[in-house]
Amino acid sequence: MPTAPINEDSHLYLIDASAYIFRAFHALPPLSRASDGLPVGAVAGFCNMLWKLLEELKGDDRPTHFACIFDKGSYTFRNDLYPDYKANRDEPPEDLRPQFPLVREASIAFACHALELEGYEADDLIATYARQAEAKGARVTIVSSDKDLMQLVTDKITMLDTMKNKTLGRDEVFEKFGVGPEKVVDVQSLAGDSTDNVPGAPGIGVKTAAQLLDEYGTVEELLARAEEIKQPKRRQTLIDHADQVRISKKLVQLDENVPVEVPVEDLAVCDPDPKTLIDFLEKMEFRTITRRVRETFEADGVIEETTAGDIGFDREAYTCIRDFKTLEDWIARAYEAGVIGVDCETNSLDCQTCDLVGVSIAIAPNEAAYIPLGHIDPDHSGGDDMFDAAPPRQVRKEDALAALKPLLEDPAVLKVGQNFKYDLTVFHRNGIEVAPVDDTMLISFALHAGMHGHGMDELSERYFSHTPIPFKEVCGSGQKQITFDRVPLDKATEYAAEDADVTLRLWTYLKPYLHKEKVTTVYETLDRPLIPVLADMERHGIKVDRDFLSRLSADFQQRMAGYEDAAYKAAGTEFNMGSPKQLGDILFGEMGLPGGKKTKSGAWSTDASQLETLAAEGHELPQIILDWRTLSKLRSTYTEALQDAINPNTKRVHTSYSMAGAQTGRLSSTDPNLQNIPIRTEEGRKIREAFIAEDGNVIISADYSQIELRLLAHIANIDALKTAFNEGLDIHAMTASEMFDTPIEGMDPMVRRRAKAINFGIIYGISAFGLANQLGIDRGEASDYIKAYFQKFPGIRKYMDETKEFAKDNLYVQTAFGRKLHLKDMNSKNGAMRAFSERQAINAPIQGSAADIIKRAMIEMPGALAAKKLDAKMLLQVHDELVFECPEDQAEDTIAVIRRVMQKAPLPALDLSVPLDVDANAAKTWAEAH
DNA sequence: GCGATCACG
DNA sequence: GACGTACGTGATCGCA
Repeated sequence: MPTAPINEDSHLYLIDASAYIFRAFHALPPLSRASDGLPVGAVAGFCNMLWKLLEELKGDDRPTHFACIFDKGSYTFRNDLYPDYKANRDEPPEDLRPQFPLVREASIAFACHALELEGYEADDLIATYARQAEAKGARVTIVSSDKDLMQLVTDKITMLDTMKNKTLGRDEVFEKFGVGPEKVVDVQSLAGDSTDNVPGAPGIGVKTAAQLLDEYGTVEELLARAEEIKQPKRRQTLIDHADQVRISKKLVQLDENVPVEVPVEDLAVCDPDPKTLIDFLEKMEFRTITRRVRETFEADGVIEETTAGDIGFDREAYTCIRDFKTLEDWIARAYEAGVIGVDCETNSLDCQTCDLVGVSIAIAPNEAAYIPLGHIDPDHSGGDDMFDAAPPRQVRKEDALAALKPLLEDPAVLKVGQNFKYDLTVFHRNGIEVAPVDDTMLISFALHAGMHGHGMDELSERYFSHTPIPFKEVCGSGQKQITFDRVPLDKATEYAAEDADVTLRLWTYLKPYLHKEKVTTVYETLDRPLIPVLADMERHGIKVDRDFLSRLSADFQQRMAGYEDAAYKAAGTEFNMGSPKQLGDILFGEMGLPGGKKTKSGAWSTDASQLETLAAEGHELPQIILDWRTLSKLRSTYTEALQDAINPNTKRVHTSYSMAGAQTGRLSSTDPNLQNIPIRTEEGRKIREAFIAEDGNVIISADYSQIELRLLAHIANIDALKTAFNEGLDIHAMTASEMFDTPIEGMDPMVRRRAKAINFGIIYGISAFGLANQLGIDRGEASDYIKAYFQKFPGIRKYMDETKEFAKDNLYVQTAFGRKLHLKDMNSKNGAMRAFSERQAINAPIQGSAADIIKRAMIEMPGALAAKKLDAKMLLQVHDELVFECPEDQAEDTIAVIRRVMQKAPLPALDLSVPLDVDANAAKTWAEAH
C-alpha cells in the first residue's frame, strides 16, 4: 500500500463503515444474491458508495487519503466506565450478520484500508485520524451522519451523508444541537442518548441543554453552579445527577489519541486492482456496478474490453430482411428454434387503427432480424427528396405475412412477446392469429408485482445491465417526432431486432423463476389465457351515441357559463375557475375565508370536501364552484373526450386494458378509461345512456354483489359474516345490528350507513382517521366504532394481525389463488410508509382475490357462451362488473350463462364458503342495464 | 412533467 | 409526542 505525506493539499476521507452498514441495511431495498439467496443489500450499497467516492468525485474534493473504519467487538473502554453503555442494542438482524465480513472484503477489493482496533469504537479511530490530519493542515471528510461524530467538525473537518448527499459543517451542527461543534459533547452529556444508552440528566433534552450551556458555558461550570438555576425541578435534577452527567461526558467524548497501528500517511489512495475488484463484484453478482466499474476500467485502458459472463449485445449482428429468400431462411431457423421472440413496429400507439410497419423475430441471443414491410422513406442509399423518392426495397407485405402466418400460428412454435396483447391485435388485423404465446411483461408481473416496473427497458437494465436503444433516439420526441415508417432501415433494424432479442432473452431468464417462486399457476391460469380474451374485448369495442354526447356536452357548457357569471359576480372579479391556485387566492386571500387543510405543496386545498365545508357555512362562491366543477369534469373528461375516442371505422369506442398496471392484479383501462364512467350522481349517470347496443341487440350488465366483503368473510373465516351471506341478509344492516345492539327491523338509516363505512374501511385496512373523514365524525368516535367492531368480530382483527405478520416476515402477501404482491416497505423505519404497507397488506389479498375471480370468469366466458350457441360478446370489465352485447332474443339465455359462469368462477381451484351473488340485467343502454 | 382534482370499483 | 393515513386506478387541467 502506498504512502504519501499529509499537508495542506491533502484530503482525507474516513468512512464510518460500521454505521454505514446498518444504515444501508435499513434504508436500501433488501437484495439477495440470485444464485443462493445470500443477503447482500448492505454490501451493494457500500460498494456503490465507495465507487462513487473514489471515481466520481472530481476536482478539489478528490481524496488523497482514504480509509474505511470499523467497530471491533462490542466491548470498549466505555463499558469499564459504564457497564450499560450500548447495552440496549439488539443483536444485528439475521440478514445483516453475514454481510459484515463481506463489507470488509469489499473495502480490500477496492484497495482501501479496513481499519479497526480492539477496545475502541470506529468513532475513536476516526477522531484520532481526523485530528492528526487536521494538525498538518489537511482537509478531512468524515463519511457518516452519526451525531456522535459531530463534535469533530471544524473548518477543516466536515461530514458527508452520502445517502442524502448532504454535507454537514458548523452550521448544520449548530442547527441540530443549538451549539457549535466544540460544545456538542456538553450537550450530549446533559441530554443523554437513548440509542447508545447514555444516561445524561433525566428530563433534559437537546434544547434545554443548549440553553443551559449558553448561560453557563460548560458542563463543569454548570454543575458547579447548579444551585443558581432558577427552575426548581431542573436545579434538583442536575444536583442529583451530577455524577451521571460527568460519566455521560466521558462516554460521548471521543478518544482522539488512539494508538493506531497504521500511520495516517499510509492511508494514501491506491488504484484498485481491476481483476480483484471485478472478481469480487462478480462473485457478489452486482450486475450494474460491475458493468460500471468494468466500463471505467475499459475507458481508462486498464483492462481489455471483454464480454465475459453473459453474451453481450451486438447490434451489428442483427439482420435486415429485404428479400424473400432470406425471409424463408429465417423462418426455417425459427421453426428449428421452437421458441422465438416477436415484436411488431407500427406507425402509432393505437393498435386498433395503426398500420403494420415491420416485424422482428429473434431466435437466439444476437440472432435477430427485422423485416421492414411498410417503410415509406428511403434509407441512406435512396434519394434525398422525400416527395419523389422511391420507398426502400422491402419484401412485399402480403408475401411476407403469408410466409410468416404458418410460423406464427404453428402450435409447436412458442411466440414470446413483451406486452404481447398489442402485437396480437395488430397481427389479427392483418389476418394472423398468433398462438401459442408467452408474455415477458406478464411473467415479470406474476413474479415481482410491487417490486419494480415491468417495461422492457427496465427489465433489460435490471437483468442484463443493457440499455436498449430508446424509442426517442430513433423517432425523436415532441414536435419533431417521426413515425416508425420514416426511420431509415439500418436504424430501424437495430431498434426493432433488439426488442425481439431482449424479449427472448428475458423469457429465457425469467420463465424458470415462475416455478421457483410458485406462481406458475397464477401466470398460466389467470394472466396468460386472459390475453386473447382481452384482445377480443378491446377489438369489439362498445357503441357510443355521438349525437347524444354532443347534446349533453352543449347542455353542460351552457350551464357552466351560467355558473361562471355567478362566480365572477360573487368574487367581484373574473378569474379562471379551473385554476385551484387562482381560486385559492380569491377564497382565502381576497375574500378572507378560513382555510382548512393544505395541500402537499403548501397551498390551501380547494378540493370538494373543503368547498363543501365552506358552502355549509353559508358562503355562496364555494357552492357555485362545486356545481361548475361537476359539469366541467363531466364535459371535458366524458362528453367531449368520448366523442373523440370513437373509432371512425367501427363507430365504436375501443379501450385498452392494462394487465400489469395495478399491483393487486386488477386490470386498468386507458385510452379511454371506461372503468370510471360516472354513475354515482344523477348528472353523471346520463353519460352511461350514451353507451348503447346495436339495433336488435341489448346491453347486459352483470356484477358481483359485495364480492370483497364475501371474500373477507371467507378468507378471515368469520362465522357471523358467512352465515349472513348464506342467508342472504343485508350485510351492512347485520353489521350495524351486531355492533350497536339494535334490531335490523326499523333501523335508523344513519346507523346502517356507519356500519357500511366500517365494512369498507375494514377492507381498506381501517384507521380511525380515515373512518372519521369518511363519516364526518371526530376521530375519537371513529375509534370507538372500530373497537366495537373488533369486539364483535374478533376474527377480523386476528386475520389482520396474521396478515401483517406474514407480510413482515415474507415481504409479500397472496391472494386466494396464489398471486403475490410484494410489499417492500413492511419493515420501513418510516412509520407512515410502514403503516401504508400494512394497509396494503390487508387490502391486497381481498381486492386481488376478487380480481382473480373475475379474470377466471372472463377466461371461461367465451367458451361457455359458444357452447350454448349464443352470440353474446363480452365488451367491458369494471372490476366487479362485466358488460356484454347480445341479440335481443338471446338475452334471457345469455344472462343465465353469464350468471352461472360468474358464480362458479372460483371452482374448482377454490371452493368458497360463501355464495357469490350476481345481478344481471339487459337493456338498450348501459345506464338502464346496470 | 407534476400536482391538484375528481371520475370509478 | 408528532407524524400522516383509509385500498386500487386514469384523465384533465393549470402551471412551472
